[in-house]
This record gives sequence, C-alpha cells and structure tokens, in this order.
Amino acid sequence: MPPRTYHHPDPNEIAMPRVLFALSEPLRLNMVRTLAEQGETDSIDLGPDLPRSTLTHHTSLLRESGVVFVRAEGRKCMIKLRDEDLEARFPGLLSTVLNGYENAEDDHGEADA
Amino acid sequence: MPPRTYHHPDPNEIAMPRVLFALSEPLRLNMVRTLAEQGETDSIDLGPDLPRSTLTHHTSLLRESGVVFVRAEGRKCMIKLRDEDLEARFPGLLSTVLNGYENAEDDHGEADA
DNA sequence: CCTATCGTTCGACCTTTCTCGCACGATCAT
DNA sequence: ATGATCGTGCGAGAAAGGTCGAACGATAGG
Repeated sequence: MPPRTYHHPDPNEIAMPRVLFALSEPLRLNMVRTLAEQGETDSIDLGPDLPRSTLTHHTSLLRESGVVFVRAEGRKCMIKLRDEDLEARFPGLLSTVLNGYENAEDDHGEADA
Repeated sequence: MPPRTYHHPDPNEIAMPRVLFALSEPLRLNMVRTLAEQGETDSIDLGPDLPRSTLTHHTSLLRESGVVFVRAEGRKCMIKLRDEDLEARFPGLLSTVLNGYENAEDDHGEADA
C-alpha cells in the first residue's frame, strides 16, 4: 500500500478567487504565515490545539486551492508553501498579503498622530 | 429626510481576511475590476443582469469590508474603489490581485511550450 | 505482536453566505 | 399628482463552509 498521496492542482489551474478564499480565513491565514516563516512544517505544528479532523479540513482546502504542497512522511504529513508556483502565477500576491496582514494586525482602535 | 447614508469602516479598521473574502467571489472580483478600470461607476453598471437585491447584497459586502465607497446620487448610487485607503493599509494588494486575476484568466487548460 | 500515535474519512450539527421575490420610500419626469 | 425607476430591507429557501467526535488504516517503537 503506497503511502498517502495527495492531489495538487497544476500551476495554471490555480485560480485567484479560490486562493483568496483560502486566505480569507484567519485560521488558514495564520497557517500560511507560519509556513512563510518556517518553511516546510509538520502539519500538527500548524494547529496544535485543533482537533485533527479540523486541521485536515483546513490543510486540504489550502492544498486544493493550490496554496500549499502536502507530503506524507511516516505517520505525519509535512506542509510547505507553493511559493514559487504562486509567484509565477500571481506575482507578488503572497508577500503582499502577508506583509499587509503583519503590519495591520496591531492597529484596530488606536489610530492617532 | 436626508438622502441615504452608508457606513464605511475607518481605514485602520479594514481587516485583511475580510478584504480577501470580499475579493474571493468572482462576481465581486469582477465588480472590483470594473471599478479599477472605470473609476466611480453607477452601481447598476456593475451588474446589469443581476436582481437588484442581489446587487445590493454584494455592494454592501464590498462596502462593509472597506473595499469600496458608496454614495447616493439621486435615485442611483455611485460606487468607487477605496484605492488610496487600501494602498495605505495593504500596500500593493489591490493591484497585485487585479493584475494576477487579469493575467491568469485566460489560461486554464492550455499549458504548453 | 501489541499499543500508541497520526492523518483521513464520514456523518451530524450549526452558522454563514447566496439568491431572489416582494413591498416600501425616495427620486425624477411628465 | 401620476407613474416609472432605483436602492433597500425583509424573509424564505438553498447552498456552502466550519467544527468536531468516532471509527478506520497506516506507521513507528517496544
């Protein structure tokens, strides 16, 4: 029995609305931020406090939208950003989203000076 | 009776996940593309074939997420992108999304050469 | 072999979103 | 005033998404 395999969309099948939707969920956006910082990451480190089935749900959605690549490794599974594919398809998108998210996270009520 | 008024989030209240969600719907993404091309636009030109209540639903969602500014003008209402606010909050986001959407719209099956 | 661990699938439940018809107030032209 | 047009709010129905527990197969280690 071959280890678990995963379907990934071809680079030219990655669709903008799907990617934006995948990134529109705070949980998933934080997962992507972690992946951008740490590179390939054990899936469980992306949501240590989440039920396993919930974690699978979100990683699958990220995978099917073309945002991440998933690879089985023994019992666990390793996740990494498809940053090159995304950069080729939607230049600048990923870094723009992550930069904007980072910078805007802290100011919600305190606008001044 | 004052003409219709609309609530718009302050620039620093514009949240990345909400914006991404607003742009993740093909209908709304096309509306935004039209607004980027044409500037301020009569709302009905953003979806001539849609039921009015459906159109209101999408323009309200775009407004409440901070993507567009809505202004009553007589019977109609005029919509324009909040491109300056968005640029200040999430630099490069809007143009990156629209550029990527434009470029990737035509190739889905024909990857070659 | 036995057991613990991990990811996946399924099913259930709830929430959110989408679509649309309809009635209403406001606006404009005649 | 009359009638047409526009946007909005409401409500219902359908569809999609999120959360999670339970059962299962696969893997790793003793």
